[in-house]
Parts: sequence; C-alpha cells; structure tokens
Amino acid sequence: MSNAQAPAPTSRREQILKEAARLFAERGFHGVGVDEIGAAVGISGPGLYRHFAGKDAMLAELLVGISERLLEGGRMRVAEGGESPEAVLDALIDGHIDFALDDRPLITLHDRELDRLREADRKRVRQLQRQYVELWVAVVRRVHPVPSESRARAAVHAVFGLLNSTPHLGRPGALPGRTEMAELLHRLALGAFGAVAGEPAGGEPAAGESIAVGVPGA
Amino acid sequence: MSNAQAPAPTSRREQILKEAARLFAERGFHGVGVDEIGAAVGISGPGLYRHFAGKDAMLAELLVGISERLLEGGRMRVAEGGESPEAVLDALIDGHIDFALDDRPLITLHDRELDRLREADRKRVRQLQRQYVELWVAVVRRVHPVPSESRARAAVHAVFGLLNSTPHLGRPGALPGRTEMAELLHRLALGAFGAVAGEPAGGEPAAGESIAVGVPGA
DNA sequence: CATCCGGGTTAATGGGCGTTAACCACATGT
DNA sequence: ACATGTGGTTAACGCCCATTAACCCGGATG
Repeated sequence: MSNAQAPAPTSRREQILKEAARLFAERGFHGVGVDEIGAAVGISGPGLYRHFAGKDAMLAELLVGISERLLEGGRMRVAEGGESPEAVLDALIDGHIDFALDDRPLITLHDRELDRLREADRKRVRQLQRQYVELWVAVVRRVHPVPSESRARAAVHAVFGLLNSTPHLGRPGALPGRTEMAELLHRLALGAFGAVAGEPAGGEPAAGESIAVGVPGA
Repeated sequence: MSNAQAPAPTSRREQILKEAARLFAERGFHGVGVDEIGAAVGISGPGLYRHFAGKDAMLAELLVGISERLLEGGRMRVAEGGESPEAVLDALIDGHIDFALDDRPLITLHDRELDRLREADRKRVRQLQRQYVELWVAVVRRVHPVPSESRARAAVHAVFGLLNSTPHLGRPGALPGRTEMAELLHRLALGAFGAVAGEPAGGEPAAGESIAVGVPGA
C-alpha cells in the first residue's frame, strides 16, 4: 500500500518519464540508451527497472498518456461548450497550442515513434488519436460549411501539422516568444480553416486574394 | 530540367536509396538493419557496401539530396518569377506540395532523422533548409504586409508543417485523392498566410494569455 | 532487535547489428 | 586465354545495449 501519490510533487517516476520524453524526442527511441535515461535523473542504468518494466513500457506510457490527455482536454472544452461553435473551435485550438508549446517532446513523440509500440498499445493510441480527430472534425464542420467529411478530416490533420510545427523550429530565440507564438498559431489555424470551404468556382476568397489555385498541374 | 524520369533505368544505387528512404521513414534510422535494406532490393546484407560507405552515408545522401532539390526547385520558381508575387507564392506552394505528396518518405526523414548525421552533413543540410525558408519568407513578406520578420518565419515553418502533414495520414483511402488533396492543401496554405497579417489592435503582444483573436473567417 | 522492502548498485548475459574479410562469378578489353 | 574490375556471397569480429542477477542499505514496522 505504498501508492502514495498525494503530496508527491514530482515523483521519481514522473521525473523519469519527463527526461525519457525529452531524450526520445531528441535522438529517437532507438537512439537513446537506458543508461542515458538513468543518468538524466541521477540514477544509473538498470535502476530504472525498479519503476518500469522496460524501455518499451516508458514509451508506451508516454504515448498513451499524451493521447488520453489530449482527448480528455478536447472533450472537456467541447462539453463546457462556448456561446458558439466558433468559441468551441477557439478553445480547441488554444488547448492544442498549449500542448504543442508546453509539451514539445511529447508532441514530437506522438507522431514519430508510434510504430515502436506493442500491437496492443499502438491500437489504443491510434484509437485515441482517431477520436480526437473526429472531435475536431465535428466542430469544424459546424463552423464551416465544408463539403465532404474527408475534406474536413484532411484539413484537421493539416492544421495539426501546422500547430505541431513548433518543435521543428531552430532552438535560438530567432522566433517569437511564447505569447506571440500562441497568438500567431491561433490566427494561422483559423485562417486555414476559413479557407477550406467551397470547391472551385463558388466561394469567397477568405482573407487572401489569389484564390487562383488552379490545379497544380501548371 | 533534370526531371530525370526518362530511360534512366533506376540504377542499383538509386534503387537502394529509394528503399532505404522508405524503410527509414517507416521504422526510423536505428530501427532498420542493413540486412533489411539489402533484402528490399534483392541483395543481402553487406552487399550494400559495394555502393555506399555505410548506413550513415545513405542517410546523408538522402537528406542532402532532398534539401538540395527543394532549394533548387524553390529558386527556380522564384527566378522564373510569375506575373506577380502572388503567382510566385502559388508556384512555391505547388512545388512543395508535389514534394510532400510524391516523396513522402523523404519529407518525413527530412525533419525526423537530421540529428543522426555527421556534424558536417548536418550543417550542410541545415544551411540548405535555412536558405529554403528564407526564400519563402522573402516571397511571403512581399505578398503580405507582415509586421516582423520573425513572425513571417514562424508562419512559414507552420505552413511547412501543414503541407508536410500528409505522411501522417492514415493509410487507407479515407482521404481525398491526390488531385483534390493538392488543391486543398494549397487552399489551406493560402488561408493561413492570409491570416498572418496585423497584430491585434493593442500593438505589442506583451501580455494576454489566450488571445481570443476575433478574426472569424465568417 | 529483527525483519521487510523500496530503491539503488555493479557485474554478467545474450542478442542484434554494422562493418570487415575472404572468396567467387561473371563480363570485358587486350 | 588472361587479367581485371564490378557486384555479389557467407562467415567472422566486436561493439553496443536491454535486460537480469546478485548484492546492498536505510528506514518503517511490530
């Protein structure tokens, strides 16, 4: 019965997970050794096995964890629904941006190392991801008159790629600070969704002008 | 020009590179063994060393190669400049989309396995990437009255994330076909860039948590 | 005081894998 | 016919690394 978790600010376990996430994101799952992870938290090597069944277990817990938190956060924001669908979409975007900005390593892992999981875990993560996407798709379709569902889904995926782009940025401060970055990403996401609407011909060119688009063939 | 698709009978070398790219993208550089790469092209194991100095050399050639082709393609499109800056931006976007759609594995590798390179190669790749980004930044700033350069750069990175999102999509055909996908991505990218413009009324982004950002497309 | 036991330690084990060695079969030009 | 280079082959070497074994120590427990 020593499952004390109450006053534990950062239990050893969480500490390990955090460092593992950072290392995995930096050098890839296969690229980092157990000893390194241990060293990062002050213990060495096989001491990790007092907390986890193995290296795989750490990755699994990380990926399942983030997927669950993302989905839960999304559901919460949808549930407490804003005054309008637009407000809900805003909330979803802000929530995702917080994730992307605060948990970079996890976001990175999320779409990089999924295949290193055991079949069962992988299926679970994929299911959670799918639900998260569908949640967004529903909201987006309520805000924008998007023709087909597959189009909406592709747009959501693309916007995820946009929001998750921060980890790829160069380290130095050549980029906007966190607050401005969040605002910018929000704006970009809205801009993208706003442009998803009609097929050729019809619509209004959102904010841009050259809707010339024409098929890429040119 | 060198759109070599011609009778150039995919030399053994190219064949190896292609399969290696696919495998690296699927399972990560460290996740795939030399024997697998060999098997994928019909020869086995160390036979690869007749064509490459080592596993690292393959990755290096892949990453440097794609970075060069991206930059060259971008420069070409800018050089032959369209009737307007908008046309040039359209061309850049279409070019990048072609890459993302046709060379998925390479696009994936491009921002996933960069750190596995020897110092020299990594520097070279990063330099090419940086030039490619700057090229986009210049064009974007000519099209949109974007306040700061850092903002423009971040926006470009984000749009890259958006355009490169295709590899992350689920395999099955739950998604639009290539032509429609290209058109959609183009539209989304333009929409995002179109939204990058002004600051909120207040000017400096000093404070203010989740800037609710009006800018409702509708 | 004795006993657990959570959380460490270092040493050993064992498999996987990149790379090298040694050897071989053609196709070719002389 | 002969040397030669090209593109393979299989076996062997060595390192790295995840995992396990065996041992240890401090503090609750009782």
